[in-house]
Parts: sequence; C-alpha cells; structure tokens
Amino acid sequence: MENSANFFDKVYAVAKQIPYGRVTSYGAIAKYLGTARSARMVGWAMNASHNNPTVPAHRVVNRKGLLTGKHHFDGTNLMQQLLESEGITIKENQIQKFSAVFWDPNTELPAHSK
DNA sequence: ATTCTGACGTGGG
DNA sequence: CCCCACGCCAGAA
Repeated sequence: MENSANFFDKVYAVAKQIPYGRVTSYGAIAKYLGTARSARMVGWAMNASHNNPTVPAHRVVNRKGLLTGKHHFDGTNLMQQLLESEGITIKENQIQKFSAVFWDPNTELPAHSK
C-alpha cells in the first residue's frame, strides 16, 4: 500500500520540499496529506522533527502566518532569525506579506508523491 | 481502555 | 482584522 510511512514521515516529506524563502501552513500540509482535519497533528509531527534536522520546521507556520511554534525552538527568536535569513520579513512574530511568501503544496506540488 | 493535551482550522458574531 | 467556541485526530500519560 502507498501508506507505509508514518504520519510524521509524510509531514517531513512535504516540509523538506518547501522552497527556500518560502513558508507554508500546517493546514496546507495536512490537506496535502489528505488529513486536512489533522492540522494539529502536523504540528505534533514537527514536534518530533527535533530528531529530524532535515525538516525545516521554521518554514512552517499557522494559517495566520504567525510564528506560533517559535517558542518550541532552541531560542526565543531562533525561528524568526532563520526565516529572516531567507529573506522573509517578520514583525511581532507575524510574517509580512505572508501571502507573497506562502507556498501551498497543493498548488505548487504536482500531486501526491506518496 | 480512558482522559488530556496540542507548533490548527473554521465558522459565527 | 479580532474574539469566542467547537471540532478534529493522533500520541502521551
């Protein structure tokens, strides 16, 4: 079956495909995986991403473009600095021109690469 | 098995 | 845009 990988692995697979200087939302990833209602689980998977350095968790924010998960990073402003380092402007933990840097896997990505 | 939590999302006001 | 309430589901205790 195509669903051999765990839910986390699927989330990681999409997160890794996030282009440089772009961000996406948990719901977008969840929707791409087919579990749109499990948007929270995407964040949960990111939690486990601590053991997966290949996953750019800093590029994943909530639908408002707010760095909700910055508190979970090593430092308090580590996540913001990482994004700013990619050319993204952040003000008060909120991404400026969010729609401009937003990367939707359902739109940008071809399809389910299982 | 049961209960709680959570890096969310959506809808109504 | 903000605020409030509910749903959702997978994992941890």
